[in-house]
Amino acid sequence: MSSIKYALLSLLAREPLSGYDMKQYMNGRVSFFYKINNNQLYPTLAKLEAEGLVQLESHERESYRPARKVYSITDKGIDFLKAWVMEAEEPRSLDDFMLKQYNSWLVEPEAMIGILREKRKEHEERLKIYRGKIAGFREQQAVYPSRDPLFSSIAVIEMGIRNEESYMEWCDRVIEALSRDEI
Amino acid sequence: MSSIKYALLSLLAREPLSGYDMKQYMNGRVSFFYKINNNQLYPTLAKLEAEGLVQLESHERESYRPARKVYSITDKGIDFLKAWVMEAEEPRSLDDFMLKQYNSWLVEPEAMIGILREKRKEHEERLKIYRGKIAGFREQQAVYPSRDPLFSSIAVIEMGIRNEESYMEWCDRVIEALSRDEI
DNA sequence: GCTTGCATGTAAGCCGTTACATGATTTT
DNA sequence: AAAATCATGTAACGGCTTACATGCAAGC
Repeated sequence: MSSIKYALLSLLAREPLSGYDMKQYMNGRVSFFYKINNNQLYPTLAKLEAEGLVQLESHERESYRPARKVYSITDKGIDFLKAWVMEAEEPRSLDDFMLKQYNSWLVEPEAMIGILREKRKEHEERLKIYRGKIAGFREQQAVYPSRDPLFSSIAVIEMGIRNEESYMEWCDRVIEALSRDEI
Repeated sequence: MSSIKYALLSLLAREPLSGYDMKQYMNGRVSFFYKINNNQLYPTLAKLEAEGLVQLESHERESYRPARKVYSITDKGIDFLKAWVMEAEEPRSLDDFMLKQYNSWLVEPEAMIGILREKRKEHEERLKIYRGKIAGFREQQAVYPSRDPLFSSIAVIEMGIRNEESYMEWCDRVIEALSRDEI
């Protein structure tokens, strides 16, 4: 159920890479969605190959180094990735959703627009809940001093509100770009 | 190293609760920071009790039901939680950081302001990196069609930008509230 | 009569993290 | 002389998820 296999496929959908390359991408400072370690990486790659989702493209030894194994994604792998991107099942985290979005280019724009409209709706709902919560606090008391637990509660909910708002704005922006068919 | 113990302490810092209560809070729809399951919950509570960070406040059996065990936080527990909130070590995720913020009311406002200024700076840095990345793409080509991998890359980075911006705004807002000493 | 809620807990298994292992070259 | 880089992989451990277990009462 882990998303790591999808992360690897997402990279390979763009260009053939070795395990080492993928690790560099994923653990680079400009945070990719998931960090990976060797123990996840190499067994997962082997599994993906066994399932026919990726294939070994070259296996060349540069003098002294261990042979560099470059993988590419197969057609089956592309289909598998596409199906995951489009499936209705709730992604578990923002990173999970964004990893799917990273593959939006694989999918028909109309389908993507549908997914994004759904998402937008969800975040609108949550925004309402958060706004309601703060309003409830404010009804009891206009302001809370910084050593009151409710100070912290309000601060945290306000972060939630900002997140939901920017998420919605982003959905609008991408829906619009998909409608124009360019970003 | 998990944050679950801190999540439990965060709840108990506000009011005494049973394990069952905490689970309701944490798994409720208005997402708390972490979801929890019984296998994490009960052993962790037992550990916290053994470490003297929480104590059993009541243990009453309501007729047929298993005895409801209500815990409260100890002074040692408060100190432990406070130390965690203030420690410099990088929180691993937004949820982790927000869980700390949920306990900001325990900490001296001046200390909190320092932490938030640091955070703001970090996010400013990342914002610059993201903006630079998009500018780099745009230099090569003004717009990308929706079936181009770079369409998705740009979309994802734009989400990053929005997130960093709202994070920074939020820091400013809370720093200001702490300076006024009310929210 | 079946499901849901209250309330505690345990067992098995998967997933992820940290550390270890190899080994030559290049950089400090 | 020591550390970092390239490049693959394995071992051990800990955390988290899913499922199971108990048991009564109230609602459908």
